[in-house]
Amino acid sequence: MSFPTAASPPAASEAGTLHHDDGDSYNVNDDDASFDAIRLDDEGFPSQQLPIESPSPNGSEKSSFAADFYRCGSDCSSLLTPERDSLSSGKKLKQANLFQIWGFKRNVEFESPNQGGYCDVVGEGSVSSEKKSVKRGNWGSILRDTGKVVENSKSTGKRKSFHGEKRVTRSCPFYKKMPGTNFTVDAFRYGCVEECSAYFLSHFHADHYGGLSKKWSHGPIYCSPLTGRLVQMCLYVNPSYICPLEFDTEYVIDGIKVTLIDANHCPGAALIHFELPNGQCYLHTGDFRACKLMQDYHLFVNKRVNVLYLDTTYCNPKYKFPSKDDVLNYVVKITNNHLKKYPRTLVVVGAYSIGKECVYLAISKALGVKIHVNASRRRILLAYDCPDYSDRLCTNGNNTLLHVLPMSSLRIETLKEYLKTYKEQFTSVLAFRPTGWTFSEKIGNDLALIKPVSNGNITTYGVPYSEHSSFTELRDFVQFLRPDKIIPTVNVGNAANREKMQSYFRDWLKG
DNA sequence: GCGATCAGAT
DNA sequence: CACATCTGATCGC
Repeated sequence: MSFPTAASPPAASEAGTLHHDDGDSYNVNDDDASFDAIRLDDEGFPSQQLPIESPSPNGSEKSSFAADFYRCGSDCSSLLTPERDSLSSGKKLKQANLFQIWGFKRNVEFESPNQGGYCDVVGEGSVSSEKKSVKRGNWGSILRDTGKVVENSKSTGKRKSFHGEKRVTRSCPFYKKMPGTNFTVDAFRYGCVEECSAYFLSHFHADHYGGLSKKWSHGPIYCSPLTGRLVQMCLYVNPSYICPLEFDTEYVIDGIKVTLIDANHCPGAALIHFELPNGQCYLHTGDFRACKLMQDYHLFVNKRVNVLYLDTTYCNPKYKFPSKDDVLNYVVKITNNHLKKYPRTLVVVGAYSIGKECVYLAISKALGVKIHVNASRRRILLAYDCPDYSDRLCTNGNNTLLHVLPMSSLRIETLKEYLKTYKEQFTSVLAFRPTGWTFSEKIGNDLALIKPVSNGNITTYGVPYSEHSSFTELRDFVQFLRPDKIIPTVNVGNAANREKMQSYFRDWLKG
């Protein structure tokens, strides 16, 4: 394999240029990039004649940005005119299909009829949003219950029949392909994406890295150094595919200038800024929480972002939540009050894999206590390579009142069982469940309205510690950037949502 | 048998 | 509600 390796860091030695030497199993002809054929017009959809899948029967549907753009239902490569497509395929070198080489029969011919556009129907052969169906993350047991497992005998319903169809490899949605480049972002679940010479990973969450495993062989993976370490140690991806890019550093990859910027999401998460040779700039936010600080970033100040690929998780005015700092102060305050009242309290913070560490870090700092985590979470936190975490960890749960547990362990019954294992020292539990949003529109910014759930000596607080932008943060960010067009990447699974989001965008950018 | 991926649950 | 994951089932190698 001849991809840049982690052992030979990119850029410096080659005057800021990364090369993919054509290896024997992965050849890309730079001069014939198929994504390159796509030009977005000023409404944001590909400007060439599109094969419209199902034109409005009576023609009455209003032609709007959203309607036209999403109706195209096509990924970039499928938008090529047949002439050009066949012309180019005569010259270009394709990656050999390793499955075929090994005598297996997985073939792109079996791909879904949906060509990677947005799709309204969730189900067979459809592409819904980012958030559906990703591989099981089984790297370690940080998410496994540590206490007695509460029985849940309710079996999940039987699997829907596939009507005898072959299992299908979905094709990569257009909004994961960067036009004019051979790059994709967070597109690992689609096997080998045709023409893709570089696969970017915005951050280490399962719904974005889905498809990555030790068998990955489709091309180099560009990501932040931390994300790269996690990909290697948790998913066992061959390190020769992992190409770490430092934050705030411009790299030239296949002739495109690429810069990663801190996304204010989980550790290692990046905004990805692309600058094409023609001067066009794209910003892919991955998942992010917009903040004022980002508005000082030199790239955003000095260069207009033409296309913004936007994390629209909370793109609705009903999503209001406090700043991270407000939530952290609140959590510390509740903890202090609770400990005053019940000195023998075990404080538990729920967590998934990566992200929301600040909640327990804040308690640890404020109270001067260590953080107990199990071995696999410890391994992850040590990979952050940050003394803030490593110096505070504590293996023995008896030695600190602050424990981190998998989110699934925060049920009252599970916590009761957990408390029993520490009954010599603790007599009650105070648990925090950091969630994206508080579920109640009424709470909004007002933390004082949060009501704990209590049962005997167990008390649980759901706190709105969000690592996605609120509606107003999103609006402020967009109004600051003033991109020519915005392509939402979340909640795109239904047309009404998309239409609604586009109308917010229009509203924000008018005048 | 095992890894990948689905629907549904949490 | 949403997030981000877990669970059990099933498929295909």
